[in-house]
Amino acid sequence: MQELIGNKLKELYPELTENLIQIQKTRAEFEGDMTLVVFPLLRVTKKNPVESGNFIGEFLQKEIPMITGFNVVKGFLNLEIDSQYWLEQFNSILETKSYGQHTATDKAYIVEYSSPNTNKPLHLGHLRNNFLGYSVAEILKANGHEVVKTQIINDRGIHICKSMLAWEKLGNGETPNSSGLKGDKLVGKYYVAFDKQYKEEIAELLEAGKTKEEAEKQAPILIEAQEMLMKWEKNDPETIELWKTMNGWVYEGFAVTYNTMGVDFDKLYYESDTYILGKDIVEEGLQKKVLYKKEDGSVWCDLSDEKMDDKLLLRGDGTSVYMTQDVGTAVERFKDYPKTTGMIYTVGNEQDHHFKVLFVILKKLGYSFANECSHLSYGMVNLPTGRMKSREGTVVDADELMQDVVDDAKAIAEERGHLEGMSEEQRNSLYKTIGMGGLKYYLLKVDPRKSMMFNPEESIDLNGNTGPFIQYTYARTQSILRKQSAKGTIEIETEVEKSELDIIKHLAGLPEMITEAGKNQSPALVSNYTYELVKLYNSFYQSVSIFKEEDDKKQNLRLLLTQQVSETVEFTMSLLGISVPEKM
RNA sequence: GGCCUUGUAGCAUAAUUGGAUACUGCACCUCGUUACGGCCGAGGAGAUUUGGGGUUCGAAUCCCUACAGGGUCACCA
Repeated sequence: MQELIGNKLKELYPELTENLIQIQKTRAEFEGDMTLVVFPLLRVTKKNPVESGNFIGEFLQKEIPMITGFNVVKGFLNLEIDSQYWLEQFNSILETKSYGQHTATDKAYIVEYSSPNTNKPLHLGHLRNNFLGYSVAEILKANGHEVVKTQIINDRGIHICKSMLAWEKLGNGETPNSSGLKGDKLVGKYYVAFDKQYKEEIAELLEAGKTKEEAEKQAPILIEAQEMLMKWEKNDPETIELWKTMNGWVYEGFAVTYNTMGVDFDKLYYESDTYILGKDIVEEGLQKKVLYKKEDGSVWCDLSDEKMDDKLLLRGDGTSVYMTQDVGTAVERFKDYPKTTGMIYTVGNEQDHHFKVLFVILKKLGYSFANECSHLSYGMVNLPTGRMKSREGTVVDADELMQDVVDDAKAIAEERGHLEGMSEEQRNSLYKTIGMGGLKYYLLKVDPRKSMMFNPEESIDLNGNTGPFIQYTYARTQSILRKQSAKGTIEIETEVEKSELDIIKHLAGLPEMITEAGKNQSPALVSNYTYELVKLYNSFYQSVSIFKEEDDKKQNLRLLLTQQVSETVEFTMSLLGISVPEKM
């Protein structure tokens, strides 16, 4: 339709360019379906806005039979489109298999998310990260792109050595089995224990007259941890053994958490494998004179053209830094997946600078894929008490939070749910569906780029713009369809109510929404769309009766609408990683 | 301090990327009152979009400035 209008306009004004033709959905408070913004056209119409609008409106109404009327408000031409057109649209939607799913493209993306350190359990921030990354991957798939979900596990370095050392000193051989503690929690416990002793030692040194800086560097336990890292790098068998054991515990714990979260990965990269990567590339960069070496032997990238400070890529002693690995890993990934056209890093906005630099360096080194790499930079999750800080114990643990929302869902479902005839197992799975649905929706409905507020006291709302509200509407559509299923398509002559047309119009916008969500990498667009759809459906549900309707055609239209809404909700919610229940 | 970023009713948020009278939810007020599954629907009130200036036919959106948050400025990861 938009295209048709555009083409007709070009017939009328051959000198028009595409970007001057702005067509959008008419706002609810005005009459009409589509709106042409006439301001940009004034140069070619040579009339004032209202005259132009009327002139073009008359022209379009004459040329396009589906346009039944128009009105002009200021510089906006609102076109009214025949309900028959919408019914035809609806029929073609009904006939489209997996409506909303775009046809395959030749693009392939690597989406990285999660990428935790292995020295402590996952927390609320990881939840936003994982839900976001998973959802963006699903949205890209819906756009017809191939996607590889990946993460890099930060399994080596001083942080894990701290946990290892504390466990050696204080652990008395404690294991997940002996203590009943989840593996990642156990390792996290010793990370905290390390920090506690470290602080005590600093305090002692301060008392002994050292400066703060000296104390922080000279604390014996820290020096021991650094020695342990050296041993690790030299492949000391005992250290490696302990490292493998403790990381193993963590992975067992993470597996449980990821399972509850409902996220997965196609390929894992471990920092212990990749931290050496990149050195060769740096060598090449030196030869190509993209990088330079200082007198002390350290290697740098000159970023003065980009107005940034130069970036270190190799230390004077030849060891690598974080950036070196990231360059190496990026190149490695494109080798592992040659079809890849782009890579998306789901990482918090505290690393904005890092990724800006990474992409520039990749480009300077001559990797053209750098242009297709992007940082999906999401805002921090704040608590009413402020920022989460592990040292202050204000971190919201992922497992605990998820358990809490599932418990809440249980309490509410037991009170008001339709649980008759469900087995214990089905009930538990339902509580999980509702609780996790609420949590995911809560974290995904906000624009990823913005930092957000999370109030654990309130936990998850059930009314308004929430996951359970949408799930409830889905369950209701299923209940209706169980009673009577819809048949075939509709006859174009069927009389339609406004509330029915509103749903059809919104359904017609699904493919465009999918495109936008893909371009913007924004699950928030998907959740807003779904919420809007569900609201329209509830309003329709309230204003007309389905089973009391005597006219078969009308009844079938309502059943078909119910069916299509049901399918669409299931589809868009799946893009958010949220499942929907048959009953609740 | 330099650079980056954010600021929208009491709270939480949206705005088709420069378009109309700034969307929506929670909380608050009024109406419908157990139905096709009420975790519902209809309506009301609440905003100088942080303040000030500018560009534009048109600004929450772009520019300048002030104020207030956040992030980042390691041969750490």
